[in-house]
Amino acid sequence: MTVAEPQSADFIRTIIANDTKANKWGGRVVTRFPPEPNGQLHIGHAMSICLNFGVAAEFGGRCHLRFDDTNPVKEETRYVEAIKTDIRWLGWDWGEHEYYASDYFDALYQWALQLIKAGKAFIDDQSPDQIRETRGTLTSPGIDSPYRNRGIEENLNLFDRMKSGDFSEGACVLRAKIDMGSPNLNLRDPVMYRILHTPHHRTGDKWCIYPMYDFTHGQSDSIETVTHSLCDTGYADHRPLYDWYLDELDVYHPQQIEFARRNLTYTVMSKRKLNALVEGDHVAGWDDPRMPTLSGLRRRGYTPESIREFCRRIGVAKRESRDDISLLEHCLREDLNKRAPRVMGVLQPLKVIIDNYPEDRVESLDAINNPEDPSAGTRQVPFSRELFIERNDFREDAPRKFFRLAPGREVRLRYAYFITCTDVLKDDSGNVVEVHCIYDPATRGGDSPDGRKVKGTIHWVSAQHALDAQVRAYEHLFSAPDPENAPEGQDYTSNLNPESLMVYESCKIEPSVADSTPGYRMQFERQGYFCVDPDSEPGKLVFNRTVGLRDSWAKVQQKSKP
RNA sequence: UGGCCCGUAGUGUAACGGUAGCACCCCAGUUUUUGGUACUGGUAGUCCAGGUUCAAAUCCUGGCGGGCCAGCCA
Repeated sequence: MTVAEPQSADFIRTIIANDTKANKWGGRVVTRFPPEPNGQLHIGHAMSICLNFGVAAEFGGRCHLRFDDTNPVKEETRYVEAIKTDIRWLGWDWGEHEYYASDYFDALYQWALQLIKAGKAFIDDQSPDQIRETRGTLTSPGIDSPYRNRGIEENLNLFDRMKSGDFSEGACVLRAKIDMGSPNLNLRDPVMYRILHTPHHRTGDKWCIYPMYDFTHGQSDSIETVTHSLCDTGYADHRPLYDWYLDELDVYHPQQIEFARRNLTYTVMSKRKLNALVEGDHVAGWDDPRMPTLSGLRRRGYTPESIREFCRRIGVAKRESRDDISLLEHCLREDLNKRAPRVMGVLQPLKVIIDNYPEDRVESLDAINNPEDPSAGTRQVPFSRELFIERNDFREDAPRKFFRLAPGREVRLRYAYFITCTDVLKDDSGNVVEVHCIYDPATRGGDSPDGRKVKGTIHWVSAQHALDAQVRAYEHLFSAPDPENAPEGQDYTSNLNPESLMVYESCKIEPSVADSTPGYRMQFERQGYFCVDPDSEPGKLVFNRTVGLRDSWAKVQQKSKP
């Protein structure tokens, strides 16, 4: 366990604290995170990961990473690797405790035999359709299978032949003998084993029968002497079955506790829908920076610390909820504000010429790397006669509350000089293409000796020293807080935000970041936090906008519009 | 219509049966060489109806509302 941040007591931590105090498990706390390797982890999983690993760390216990790999037709090794990468990146360490449900196939098989011998399980020859039809409905009981009372020897023999590959898929299954009349569907003689002539990513072709989730999970917890088996509320109805298997088998019996799954505004979370976004080319892949996957968030520039803090703040509860993505973004900015070095970068360049500045002069100016962290030091930024500023930092028709550059207005160039706009050049269609200014040599560094104040400070980049770059700016993937809430007859894809990706070419960045490598995070002053994308190459920089700075000017403009 | 779980500001989350608090969002202001950060203040809440009690967000009953469950998926 590498990360143990303080956490207020939620209902699960309260239960564990009480158990520990009562010495219920001999003081032990063992949890587990049990992903199925059939897809990538997302922000919803992060909450479960932080809960399981966090609780273990706080109580001096341990958390196992266990792959729930009982369905070879859906699982792949590449997902095992991706999941391990994501959990490590988040900051958690399972040490030696990396397990696979498939490692327990032999034990599970023996347990199945035990239940058959006890007359608690039988081979059912009914077809999948027949089983479904005789299961009953939510309001009516099911009916017993005609094979329910087969003799133990016959069941043993049939199960052995299932294992030997004598039957085709779907020909028969092993079912637990519980109660077809139970109001809990999970107890209506649930399937324990099915035939699957598919090689498994770890056991190869050793098996052609595979245990179902319910017959696997509890026993796996038992083998690992898990104390608290935390899962989402979708499994609450399975708890009686979890308990039934463990009781009938008379083995070590962990406690299953359910917590509510979470949703996030402006995104979707299910593996199915995430996969559909990838397959439908709505995003570039599982790690598209707009995706809520951990790989997507990582590429976007999110820090693992911010995600952990987010999970800490949303807490744990039993009611399903939708967390505001603004809280996640807040946690991100809070973290990056303290750590990200500042740099000047212009997304939409507008040329500025300082007419009274010598043509061949270049100055090197001091710039603070991070005002929140003096130890980050300073750097030198080149200044010259021709600069680029942000296009929206200049307006010909500046309203009174506009503090930036405009004809006749004076502003401060960050860490450089006060400049005053004297002239504007336009193209044939009337677009401003060049702004002329004069500077005040006495304001070098950004302070005026006469105490004169300017309302605005803008960022800039020396034209001859600027690095060209591409910047990818992202907005929420969906334009509705709950994408599921779609117009009649349409689905969540109708809520996809057409402007979720905005690509800026020919951006101008100060030279200090020339050698930064993929993953490097920084703040472009006054704009937001950015990171170098893996697509970046020397001489052809590509940045992702991780998240913008809060922008109160945008709010002012927004209010004066409608 | 069966079973299980759950209802506290807009959102999320606290409160031995005893002053409904915190965070995000939003609004106003102070500071500021980032219209950032920081700081100050503000708006806003116990689903409804009964009952128990000196006292109910908390306990009981009944409504209402939401979620999950009818894979040989997990």
